[in-house]
This record gives sequence, structure tokens and C-alpha cells, in this order.
Amino acid sequence: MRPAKRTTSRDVAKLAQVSRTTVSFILNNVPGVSISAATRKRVLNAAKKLNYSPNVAGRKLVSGKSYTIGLILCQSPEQIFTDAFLPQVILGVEQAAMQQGFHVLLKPVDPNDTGGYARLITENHVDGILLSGPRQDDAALMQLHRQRVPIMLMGQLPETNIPFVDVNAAAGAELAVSHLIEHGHECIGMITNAPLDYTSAQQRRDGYVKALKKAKLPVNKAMIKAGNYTPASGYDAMKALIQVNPRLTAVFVASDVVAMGAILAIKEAGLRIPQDIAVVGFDDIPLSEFFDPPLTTIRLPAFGLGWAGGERLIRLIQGDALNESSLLLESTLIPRQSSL
Amino acid sequence: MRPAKRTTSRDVAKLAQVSRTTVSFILNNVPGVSISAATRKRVLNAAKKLNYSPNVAGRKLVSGKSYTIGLILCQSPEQIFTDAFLPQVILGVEQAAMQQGFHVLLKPVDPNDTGGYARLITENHVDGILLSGPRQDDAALMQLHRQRVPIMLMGQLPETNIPFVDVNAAAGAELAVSHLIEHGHECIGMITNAPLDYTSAQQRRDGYVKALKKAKLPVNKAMIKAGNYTPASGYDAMKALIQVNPRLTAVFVASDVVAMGAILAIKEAGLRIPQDIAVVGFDDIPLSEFFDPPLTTIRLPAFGLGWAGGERLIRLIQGDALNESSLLLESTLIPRQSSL
DNA sequence: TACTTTTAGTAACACGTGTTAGTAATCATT
DNA sequence: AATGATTACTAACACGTGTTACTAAAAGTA
Repeated sequence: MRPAKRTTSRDVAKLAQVSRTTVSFILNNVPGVSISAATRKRVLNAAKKLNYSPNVAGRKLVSGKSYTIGLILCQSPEQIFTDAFLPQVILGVEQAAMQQGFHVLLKPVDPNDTGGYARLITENHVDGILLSGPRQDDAALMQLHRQRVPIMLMGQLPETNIPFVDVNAAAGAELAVSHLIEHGHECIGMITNAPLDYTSAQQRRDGYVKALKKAKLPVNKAMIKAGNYTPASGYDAMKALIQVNPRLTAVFVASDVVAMGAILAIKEAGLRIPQDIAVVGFDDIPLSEFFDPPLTTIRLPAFGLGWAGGERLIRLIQGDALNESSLLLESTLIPRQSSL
Repeated sequence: MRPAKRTTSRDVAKLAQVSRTTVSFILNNVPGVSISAATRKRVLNAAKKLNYSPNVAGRKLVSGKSYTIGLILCQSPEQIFTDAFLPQVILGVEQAAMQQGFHVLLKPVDPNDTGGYARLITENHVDGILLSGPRQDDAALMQLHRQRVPIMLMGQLPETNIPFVDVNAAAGAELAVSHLIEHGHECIGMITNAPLDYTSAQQRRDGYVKALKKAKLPVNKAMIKAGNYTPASGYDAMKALIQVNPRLTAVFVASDVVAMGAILAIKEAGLRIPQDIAVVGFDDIPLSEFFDPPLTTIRLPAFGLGWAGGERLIRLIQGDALNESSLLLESTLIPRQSSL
């Protein structure tokens, strides 16, 4: 009925005929203490024989460390549902954590009731927090930061000095739009990946604007429509864009998923891609190579982002100083037929 | 420098002028002990004032419970990268866990070195395990099961009596193929979602076979090609299928993502969908509505699967008897233009 | 009043670990 | 041979909590 009794370090000590302290010294390879080769071997054998592994609860209690990081996802459910980008990021985080012997606690939080995750820290469940999709209005976040809780953001929060890792989305967007300009387009629309109160949407819009300005092309607010992560939002936005501006010859859609909807709208309008309207996406999801036509897009280092975030958070937890507190990862243009 | 000292139940006790025991009784609402209304109020106020929350490490140590479940993902990295189904499942798990006050520890494991997750249990990190994508050859899993560790599978392992939740993939596949048969197709190929040593691939194949037999159509092994989660594998499989069998008028692809590649192959062969070859997918990922043409597919209750898995695992952990140990969720046909 | 029951609370232990301070035995040095 | 240093270990404490066994006072009962 009841789960088989756990084997403790005391059991190992008894079997190896030494004190519990010695067991701890040996298994943790504590530097500066001397243990004879014979007893070391005896203890290791005993540990293996009993299949001993230390109880994290006890260890956590005395050390104050939980060797767990909290991965907080502030994205809306729609984004989590549709975002093909996220799994790669998560995988990267997990990989980095595992390399350092850390675990990952996953916590999606409703963007509206942000801050419910603070309990993870106060209850000592996790040693630090990796926050994906931070929001400006997150009061709990600032509170934790003041309490010197190790925090690493994935995404930026301009007004703060909380360290972050992020993809250089603005540069990526500029890359995308410059690519269109180089191919002779002068009337280029944009559909954002998300509503504009998300910083990730702002950055991409800024890159779009910067590329236009650099080429001395006019920036027209009516040419920018907002998506909300879903293909359906891309479909609606594209329809509106075509209707408002018949001179349109190209569109930058700041999310491949949203672009999928936009492409459908273009086809339904009887226009050809890329001959009538060229399309460039953003994210390089695994499917975009198989779009019809294959989608030119910006490849983001998703796995690398997660990895860097996890690795740097753990360094922070362990008290190592980061030589530069934040990190911007660069992206690459993947040219395919939708813009050529 | 050092993180502000934690407030413990001792601090609360001191402020409220009572013993630590009393604090514990009140905050945990222990039944059967009598506490005057006055002191109860005093303690609650003190706790609130000090912003006290109990340290899980201490609690875990004495109770043996961690109020955490381990979500083990045995999928290969390719699948995790491309599987749009997974985020919804994870969200469901988290939701169910949260409702019961549990946390979710995420652990992707390499399918080759399965069993690395056993440490989560022996180290007492988690109270139970929710295993997505179980493999037949997973010795560590059986070992844990014998030790009476609470385990819930997402997906089935035919030879065992470990409780599971799963989607009735066989029935879903049958639905898909029957739909094609009803529309007059007699020469129907199949591309699996994964190599055939995955049970999820077997189940879908079995549904395909069953539908053919029911309609007294011949089953031809050469008409079944294996995919491996990626669109590229669908592309290759479809090319092979067309080459081998020119009479083909329909194909059932047991994954929307893989279907995306198959669709490209069909178009490149100069064939039209659905006039020359009808296509039915599986999963109903958010994008499939926006495929060209929109993809007929089987919708799975992804969120519900995760939710049920989490909820039932927690019931298991808490010692509740499940009235039926396992659960099969049904799926729905979503007819769209790719088969009409 | 004398006895029992209920109320309101506490002291002390257990959980399993890491770590500091200390102790005997052995070895090296003068 | 006497002293000091090193080796090889151990006893005891601390971490923060839940819980059992107990007590002293108050209330109820005969």
C-alpha cells in the first residue's frame, strides 16, 4: 500500500560502517577533507547497492537552494496555442538547466492576473525566475526584483535594469523590410504579430519603420495593421490592408503563423504571390518552408534564446557576475519564393 | 547582497504571542483542534503583516509530499520542435495541477536514454509522473510502477496495466478514412505521423486498416509510408506514394504537420487537391484551417487530454480510487475543402 | 463540593540533509 | 623522545515544517 520506504544517507552509513557525515562528504566530494581510498570505495559501493539518491527536500532545507528555476510564460493562451516558437525555447531552457543540474518548473500565467507566480519564490520552490513575455504593468515583478530575487527576462522591459536575453527583433524586422526594398518594393504594408502594447510587437514595428526611413520611403500608419498571434487575425488584417491600399506590392508579417492567414487573404483577392504581392514572415517556424509558396522569413535562434536565458539565470543564481548583464541574439534572413 | 532573510512560522508565532504549533494549526486549518476566535485573528493578521508563506522544503520534508508532478516528454526533439499539439496539452496539465494546488515540473527526455527521469522520484522532487509518449522498451518505467510510484500515461502501453489517458486515435483514423471512402475513394494511401514503433503511429495505422476492411477494400502494405513528425518526411513519403501507385485518389496523413509536406509534393507532381488526390490530416493544428486548400482533419481534445491526465494523476497521488483506471477521449472529423 | 469533560494551547519529536567544530590516531620534524 | 602537523573520521547543530502527546485552566455534571 504505502510507497516503499526511502533509503536515506543513514542507511548508507550503516551499511558502510561509517558516520552519516562521512557519507555526505564522500558523495558530495567536499574539498579539503581527507578520506581513505578504502572507505571511499566502501561508501560508494554501499550507496550504489542501496540505490541511494539524496532527498532534495532535506538538501533544500539546509542549503536554501532548490536547484530549480521557474519558467514563467506570460503569453496569452492564444499565443501559447499557436506559437510554434515556444517549444524550441522551452527545450533550450531545459537543456541549459540540465547541464547545470537544475530542473525547470513551468508556470503559464494569465497575463491579466500577472504576479501569481511570486509565491514560487516566497515558498522557496525555485531559486530564480525566467520570465517569458514580461509586461510593463507587472507590479509583482518589480517587487521581486527589489528583493534581489534572481530574475532573467526573455524579452525586454525598457524602463528597468532587470537583465534580459532577447532576439534582436528590431534588427530582424529591418532585415526583412530592407530585403523587400532591395527587390524594388516601395509600398510595403505591415501586419504585427501581436497588439502593440506588447514590446515584441513594438520592436518589430520599429524595425519596419527604420528600414523605410533609411530608404527615404514614407511611413504611413494606415499601412500597419495589428495581428494577435492567430492566422485568423492575419487574414482579417490583410483583407483590410488590400482594401485600404490597392497600390500595395509587398507586406511584412511579423509572425509566420499570422502570415499564413494573410496569404490566404491575398489568394482570395485573386492576387499572386510574389508577383502581385510579396510576403516576408518572421519566426521561421518548421512549416514555413512548406507554405505555398515557401515563405521568406526571419529565422530566430529560438533554442539558443532559451539556452542563453537558462544558462545566464543559473549563473545569476550562483552569484557569478555576468560580464554583460544582457544579451541580444541576432537573426537571419531566409529567402524563399514568397518574395523572389 | 544576500537575499533578504525569509520569514518563518516562528516569526509569526513571536509577533502573535503564541507558539509555533498554534500558528501551524491555524494556517493549515487542522480539524479537531480548538482555537479561540481572538487568537486565530491575531495569528492571521501577523501572518499577513509579515507576508508569510510556508517554506515548501520544510513542509515537503515532514510530509513527504512535494505537491509537484513531473511532466515527462519522451518525444524526440524533432517532434517537440514541430508538434503544435503539445503546447495545448501542457496548458491543460498545468491548469488541472493548479486547480489542485500542484506545480508542474517539465522534463523532456531523450527517447534513447529513457529513464533518466527516475531520479525525479527517488530524489523526491515530484509526487508522481505524467508520461507523454511512453515507449515499450522503457525499463525504468516498469521499475517505478513496481515501486508503486503514481504514474499516469498520456498514450498507451498495451502490455501493462499502468493507467493511462489517451485520445482514441484508432477511432479518429477510422473516421478519417471512412470519410474518404464515403466520398467514393477506393485507392487510399496513408502516411503515418511517426515511425511504426511508436504506439501512436500504430494506432492510427490500425484505424486506417479497420476502415478499409469494414468497406471490404484491399489493404496494401505498399500504400503505407512512415513519416517522422516533420513536413519534410511527409514530402518524401508522398512522392514515393505517388510514384509507386499512380491510381491513388486519396491519402490519409496522420499528422497535419506531415500533411503540409505531402500537400507540397502533390502540387509539385502537378496534381490538384482534392480533384486528383483528396487529403485528410490529423490533429487539427491551428494552421490547418489556413492550408491551401483548407485541410480536412481530425480534431483531438488536446487541452482536455492534458487536463484529464493531470487531474487523474493527482487523484492517484492523493490515494483516491479512480472508478475506471483509464480514459479514452474521442475525436471529431472537421471536413474542409481538401477532401470535398 | 468533587469529579469529569471540554477548551485552548504548548513542548518536543521527526523528516533528511549539509556543515562546523572537534578528536583520536598516525606521521613528520627537530 | 618530544613536539607539531596531517590524516581520517565523528558528534552535534541547523534548516522550517507538521504532528503527537501532553497540560493547565475553564466549564459542565452529579
